[in-house]
Amino acid sequence: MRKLEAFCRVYEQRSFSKAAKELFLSQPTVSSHISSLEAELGVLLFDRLGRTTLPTEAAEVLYDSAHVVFEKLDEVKTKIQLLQDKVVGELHLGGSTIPATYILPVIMGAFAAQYPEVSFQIDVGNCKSIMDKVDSGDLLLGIVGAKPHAPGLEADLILEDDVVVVAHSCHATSFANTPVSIQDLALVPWVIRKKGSGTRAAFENAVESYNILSQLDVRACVDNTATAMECVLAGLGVTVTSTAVVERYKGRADLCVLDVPDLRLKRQFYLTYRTDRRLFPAAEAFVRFCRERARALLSNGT
Amino acid sequence: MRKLEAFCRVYEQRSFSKAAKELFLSQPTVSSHISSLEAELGVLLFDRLGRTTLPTEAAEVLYDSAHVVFEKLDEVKTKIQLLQDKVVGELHLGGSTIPATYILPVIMGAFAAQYPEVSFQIDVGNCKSIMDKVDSGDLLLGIVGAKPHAPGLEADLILEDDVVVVAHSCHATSFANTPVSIQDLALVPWVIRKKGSGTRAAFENAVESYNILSQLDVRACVDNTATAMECVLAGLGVTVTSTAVVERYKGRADLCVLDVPDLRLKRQFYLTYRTDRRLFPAAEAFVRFCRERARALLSNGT
DNA sequence: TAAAAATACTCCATAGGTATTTTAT
DNA sequence: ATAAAATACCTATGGAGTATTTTTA
Repeated sequence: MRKLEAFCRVYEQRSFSKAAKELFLSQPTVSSHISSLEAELGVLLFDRLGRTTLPTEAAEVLYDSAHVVFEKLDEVKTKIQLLQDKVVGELHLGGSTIPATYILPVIMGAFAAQYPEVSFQIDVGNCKSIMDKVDSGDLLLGIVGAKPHAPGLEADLILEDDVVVVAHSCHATSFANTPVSIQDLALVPWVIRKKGSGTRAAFENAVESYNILSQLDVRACVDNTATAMECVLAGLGVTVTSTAVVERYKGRADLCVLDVPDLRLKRQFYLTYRTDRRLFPAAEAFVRFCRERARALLSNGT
Repeated sequence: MRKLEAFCRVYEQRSFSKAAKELFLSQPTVSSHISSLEAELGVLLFDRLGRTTLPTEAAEVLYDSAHVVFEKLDEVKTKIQLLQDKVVGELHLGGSTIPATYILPVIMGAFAAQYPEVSFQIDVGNCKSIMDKVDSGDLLLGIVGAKPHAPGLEADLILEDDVVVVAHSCHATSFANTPVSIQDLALVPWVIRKKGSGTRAAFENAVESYNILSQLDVRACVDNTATAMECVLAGLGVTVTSTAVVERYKGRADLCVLDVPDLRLKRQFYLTYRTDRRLFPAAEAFVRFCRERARALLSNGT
């Protein structure tokens, strides 16, 4: 590295001794650096012509690259310095299906408006995979639809939402707009989420005592909320999901929410992170932002 | 540098000891490298959480740049190796006005067809400035219209050409297509090249004994051949130049070459370079190519 | 208790120096 | 005669090691 530095100075100065002066080194030291480089590359870098020193073509090529290397190197130093001092950098966030699709974008939009120098990278997965990634350290922050149980994971409640049963009009009519009992839910075909989904876990937990899970007529088992909703719209069956999601489909007359008085299911969304990891300013700011503003930002939907 | 290498391995392995194994170093050595880097950057690069090691955001940023640095570094090694072994790389050539405009392109075209991995960078200047740059080492190779006198400069004759007087028809008619004496040249207005031009030097040298230089009616003193020719076409005056140039204007009926029997001026073009500099394969090949093929490539014009 | 990193030390290779010689202007 | 680089040789910092302790899963 110091050798490369010396090389650059010799290239610019076309002189070993002038380069030495610039670097506050002795001429022999610079000489040895250059010959060491030449030995390593197996090529002459300078034509030593008596009093004049001229770079060879190999030196030309090396200088171009060395320049880029040094630029990169002090660019990264200032970048890292900035990262410590200001709310800048890239936030690598994980979101389970509903948060990533319907919650995170809203928060990110508002956050970006306040901190324009922060960029995002979002990982989407089911609830479990996101919590695992936060736990293993692949992700610094995650927003999930279930409370993480792993020790060492902080879980800030940032949002509450109702879970409701949504149906296409063709299925809703069988209940004629009257309240629906839990048992009646076995009368319609279902679209459910795959294992690992927080939504599914919440629903299964809520209806566990009614013992209807095994009786459900499951027509489709899908990977994410959007797919489930599209299946419902296509008349495949009914599903459960957060009202935050249903909000997005408000315009659709063929979609309706069933009134199931016994299913008073509130759903919690958590911001989660390892308590033992140091958060850099941007991550710190994002956590604070979520705690302070998420509820207000998303309140219209609940 | 070794520290950065160690950092990259720790980042990838998420473990100091695994990184140490990969690098055939001891774990304490890797530890000390990382802490040395952390001290230099003033930032924690890894969260040491008991048995698990996780990169901080600063590490993320550093890793991205380190990658680029290492890539550049071994890219340059292979590039330089190639430069020694094959006819590849960039040839930085200098050409005085006529060579750069009318000779070099032809040679470069034929050379590039044979050696497609060679690229060119061309410096244009007057004869003297190009010779100076070759002499000072700014340029490895130059093609000039006069024989360089500096000691240590090789000058390979690669082409000979006739220098002729070109005139617009309006000036030619005053001689009624008859042979023109040197003295008669003082009867028409002139466009001449600036000092430093090889063409100008050759002409001045040829007519020196006739003592007409001071009598010439100079209407314009221009920087390059193309400008001179356009001036002639515009009826500003006559000029002298190589037949290689006149060839390019063959289609113009309003342009003609005066028959000056006493001016039997041959012009030489030389490829010049310092004898004491090592030429890399591509430069070597170019020199050989010029010596062997330039005359044939450009013979149609003489 | 075992695995991982830190600490404490020892060692030597190499980046650095000075003095001098060689070379070409 | 002199300026520039090479050579010879010396020194000391820091990269590398081993042995051991600390920490936490």
